[in-house]
Amino acid sequence: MAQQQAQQRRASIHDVASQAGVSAATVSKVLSGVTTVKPENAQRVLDAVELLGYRVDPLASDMRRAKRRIIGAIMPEFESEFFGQMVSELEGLAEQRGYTLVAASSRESEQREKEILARMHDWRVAGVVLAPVRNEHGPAAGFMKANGMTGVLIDRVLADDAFDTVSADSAAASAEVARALVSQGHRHVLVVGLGQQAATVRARLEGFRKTAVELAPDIRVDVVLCESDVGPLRTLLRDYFSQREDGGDRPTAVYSLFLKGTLVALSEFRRRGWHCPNDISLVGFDDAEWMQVTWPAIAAVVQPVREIAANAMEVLFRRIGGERGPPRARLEPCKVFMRESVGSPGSVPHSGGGDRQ
Amino acid sequence: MAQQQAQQRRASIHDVASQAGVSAATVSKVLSGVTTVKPENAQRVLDAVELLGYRVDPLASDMRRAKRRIIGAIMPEFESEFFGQMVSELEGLAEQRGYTLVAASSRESEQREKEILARMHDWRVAGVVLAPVRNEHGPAAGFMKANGMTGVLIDRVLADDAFDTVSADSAAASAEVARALVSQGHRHVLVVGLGQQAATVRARLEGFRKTAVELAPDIRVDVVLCESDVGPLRTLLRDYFSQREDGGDRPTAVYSLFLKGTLVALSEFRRRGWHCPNDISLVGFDDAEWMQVTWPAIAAVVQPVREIAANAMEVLFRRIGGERGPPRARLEPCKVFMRESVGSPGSVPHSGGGDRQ
DNA sequence: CATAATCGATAAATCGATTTTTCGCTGTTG
DNA sequence: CAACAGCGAAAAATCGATTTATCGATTATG
Repeated sequence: MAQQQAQQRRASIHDVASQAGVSAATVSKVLSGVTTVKPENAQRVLDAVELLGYRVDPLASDMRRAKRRIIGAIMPEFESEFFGQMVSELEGLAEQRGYTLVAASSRESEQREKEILARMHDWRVAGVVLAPVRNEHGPAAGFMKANGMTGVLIDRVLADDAFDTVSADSAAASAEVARALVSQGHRHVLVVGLGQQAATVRARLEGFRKTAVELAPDIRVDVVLCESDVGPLRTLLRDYFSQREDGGDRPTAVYSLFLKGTLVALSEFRRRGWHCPNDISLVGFDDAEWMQVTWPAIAAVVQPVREIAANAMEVLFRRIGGERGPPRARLEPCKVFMRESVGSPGSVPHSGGGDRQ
Repeated sequence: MAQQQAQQRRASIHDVASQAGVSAATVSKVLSGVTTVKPENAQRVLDAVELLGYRVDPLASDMRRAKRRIIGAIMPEFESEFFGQMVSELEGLAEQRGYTLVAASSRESEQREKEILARMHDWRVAGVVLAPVRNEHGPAAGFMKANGMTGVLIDRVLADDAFDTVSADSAAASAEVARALVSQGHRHVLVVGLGQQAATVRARLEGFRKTAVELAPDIRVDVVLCESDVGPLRTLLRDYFSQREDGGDRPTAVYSLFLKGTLVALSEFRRRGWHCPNDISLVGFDDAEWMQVTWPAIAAVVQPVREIAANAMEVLFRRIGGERGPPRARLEPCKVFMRESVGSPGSVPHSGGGDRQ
């Protein structure tokens, strides 16, 4: 059994060496499986390791390499299911390869994103998985490029000329949402998005619009974008619906392009006493566990978190291994779950106010 | 401006030294603010630092200290809002003190929890914030103690004889829930919990029961506990209600002691076509953003994440600083939000089936 | 004027590993 | 029997910083 004295300095490779009566170099060789060690000595080393409870100090061990066996992960936030799952997946994948994942939250700030990246560069991480706050053209990606860092961009990206990218195929998913809404009879849809994430939002929006117009040329697609923060969205949405209060001119369905938007939309529906799907239909990009248990269950686009994580790590480690070649942009297919929050617009007349108590 | 060659080896302290025409020791002194350096040389060093874009390698810098400026955080999962916020808070607090937070998910496994802890010990972290899977008596806490690690236990803990603990005051919050339910007229309540987390669940359960019985001696409190995993809970809950189907013998309110339980309860209500609060009332321990926007909004106990994180870090750094003394157990007060999912039992008769479409 | 004290800076030791170089010994071959 | 190849292990260099010990030059003091 390993017997260690609590609170004391841990055994180093030299302690093992003197315990076994050999040199530190020999210990290192035994532990790394070099065969040029006499079996007798190897056994003595292993015994000493066992006796002292010795374990390699991974950071000291990394000192001589150019890059350390650490992968940095930078996410815009930790609070959502999506990024929580992402970090969890990435952690497991890094671990499988003998690397440690160090995750940090940029808290939706490009400034902080870059600072964290600089710190990770100081740490000499072998690679970085960056989920940028805005898109692939932000200062963080520029920093990575300028400093020759190895990395992969995920989520709010489409393609980049310097780094591999992996993200959900938002355009295809949005097209599927369009098909579903149109086939249910919707001809006036409000799309809610975040302007900040230019490229992805455009992909989702255009993916939706293109298919919608194809299937129903007379369809009307309104768009409400809040520029930088989610805060103003509440007001924007309120105003949007207020302007259409009297006339029967309001949309029969809302497609939110991001999770917070779905929450804000639901909140606005509550305020107005509207029920889904009788008064209005709702689909959100990004799924959450609770969407299955509410009444109505909320229709949502499920992003393939595992696949994105797996592919990001795969491509990242290929680059770490020295693979050359132009960056590749990978899109992973989403699943669309049309739950109860979506119905046919004509089936039940819009109700004015709810029966809240 | 810092000009760096992409892809190249980063400038070390020796590069700065030779650039400035001094020794590495002098550079180190200038950067750490030692005053025994001639102003002229100090300036040359600073110029060289600027020119080469030099930044200290934190890991190399930590080599000579007994402990590294790293704080480990081990959470049971990353997917929930609660632990996501927790990690985010802890990260910020560590950063403020010049430390780096390395977070890992034990994925609700005590085995994994201990492995991660061992790895963090290898890393020679200065301290650990451990949110144990089960409770304060698990193998992980034992490992920390046996190895003389510095740490603080949070969340699913009450008190420990070896480590400081910080957690939500579940008992007080549960008492408040009891007060609210009793005052609304509820006299038969089902409490749903996870047996695994012995002490905390008992605190929540007893906190509820004690106050409930005080205020309404005739109250009936049923308890459904699933032992280890959340999976069986669905079945347990289904059976519980099935057995009380015909007789009017079923509870008028459910108090779930943990988030997943709240989701399962909602799911079971859906299945039966019950609406909150008309058919049954619901309160959950642990809040989530979506609970405010659903219809009905779900009543919940909000845990003071910021306070728990702040206190945990505070007490941890005091220990890192060498503070002695017996471990202290700290409880942070919760807030209880009685939202629409709670009503009076008599107000509307229980409906048999729902009007789902 | 000789010695001591002071200041500033460098050399060297240290942290804990890995890897390259060196070295001593054994066994083989000319 | 001498020279050499081969093997196993130790010594030393290395990674990038910090800290202690040392050293040289200047200034102060007896």
